[in-house]
Amino acid sequence: MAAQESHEEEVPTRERILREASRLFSRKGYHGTSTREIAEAVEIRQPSLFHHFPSKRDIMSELIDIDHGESSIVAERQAAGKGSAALRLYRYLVWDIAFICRCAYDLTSVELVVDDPIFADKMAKRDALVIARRSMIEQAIDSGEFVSVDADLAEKAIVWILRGDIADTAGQAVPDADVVADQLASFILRALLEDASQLGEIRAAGSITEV
Amino acid sequence: MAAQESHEEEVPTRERILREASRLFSRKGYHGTSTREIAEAVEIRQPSLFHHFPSKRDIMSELIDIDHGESSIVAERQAAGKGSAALRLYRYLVWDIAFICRCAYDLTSVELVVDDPIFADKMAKRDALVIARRSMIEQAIDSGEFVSVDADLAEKAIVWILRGDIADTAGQAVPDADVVADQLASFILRALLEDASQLGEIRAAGSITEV
DNA sequence: GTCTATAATAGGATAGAC
DNA sequence: GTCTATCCTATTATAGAC
Repeated sequence: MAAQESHEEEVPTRERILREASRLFSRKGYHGTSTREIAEAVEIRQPSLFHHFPSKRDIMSELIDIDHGESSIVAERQAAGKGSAALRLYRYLVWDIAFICRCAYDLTSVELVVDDPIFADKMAKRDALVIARRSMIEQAIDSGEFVSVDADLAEKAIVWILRGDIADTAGQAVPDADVVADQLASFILRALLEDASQLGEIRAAGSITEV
Repeated sequence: MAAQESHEEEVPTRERILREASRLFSRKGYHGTSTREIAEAVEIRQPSLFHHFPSKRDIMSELIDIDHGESSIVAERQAAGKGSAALRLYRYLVWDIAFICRCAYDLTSVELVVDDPIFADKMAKRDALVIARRSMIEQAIDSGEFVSVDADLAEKAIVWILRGDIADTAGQAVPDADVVADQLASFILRALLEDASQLGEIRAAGSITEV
């Protein structure tokens, strides 16, 4: 399909820093990872990092932006759409889970710092995502597609599943991203649908527009 | 030495350290929290901490033990039981979620360090929990109570929901712990049951406080 | 763009008075 | 059990050569 990188492909240093930093941040936390460890993983010396990023914080900051960027756009577009809210939620979920699975960075790291005050400036975009997801759930409850659960609690359960999926698969270039995305999205929909037999229809309709 | 605080219950310093440390570790991470910050929250000086705990690591270590202790016992007992596996899974879930909600400490902190190599010695008990949960799911799939999902993926989704619930409610002494426990356990069961109409029976048989 | 050398500071932990 | 004073190491970041 896509043109393969040559066998002696050179990943730019800046890119390698993001990859290795995301991996280390995920295991040991942002504060638990030193710039020396990142540099060692990238196979450069510690001060060389600062040629590519002005500070350690800016490395994490870029990873947060990558995580929040497209997800909130997709969620807001689906939340504002017409027709079955259950289908729109499914479409958003499949897109987001596949994105997480395919990402070259381990975005667990982002989830571990969401409450850290030093990244408080990044919370606005996250709030937008929460609102869009809850809106879709509320629409589906109002239309009778979903059982009348607590919309807040359901939204939280979804976030937690997405977050867990991030922790588990991100940065690994999962080969069957679409299969995992469908399985998890189906798990969530089955928990919410008033009539579980509608899941087949939704899955069929959701994959039609798939990339 | 110090004047007694009227009729208010006096919380021992050691206990206050665990509470404040768990709260700070959850927001800022284990490495992101300094012993000076913990001491400030407890309203003592930094070196006084070391009269109660030999090291900062030992504070976190105790929180991990509190989190893992009873959960694994309950899960293993239910996994080894007889009768409906769906009911046993529900009972374990309700117990664990209510425990998380009622705990005086913010056990999110524990979840944030599970992959940190410096707490690698704490992973054995965690593995026991994973095995017990997956066993219950497999039993329920084999008996036809659950749809034939990927048992690994389902176990992970459950962990993620529990973990999220920890992040969201722990350390807050949630008043309606049993209600939250039933709602979340029901969400999980509905996602897994072959026949969703069986949920009512399971809740009646397994829940302590009906909703 | 990467290196060596180093500045500047924050952090965990100890000693010993009271 | 808590305090003050302090040690020592690890850490982020800068300066300047090549």
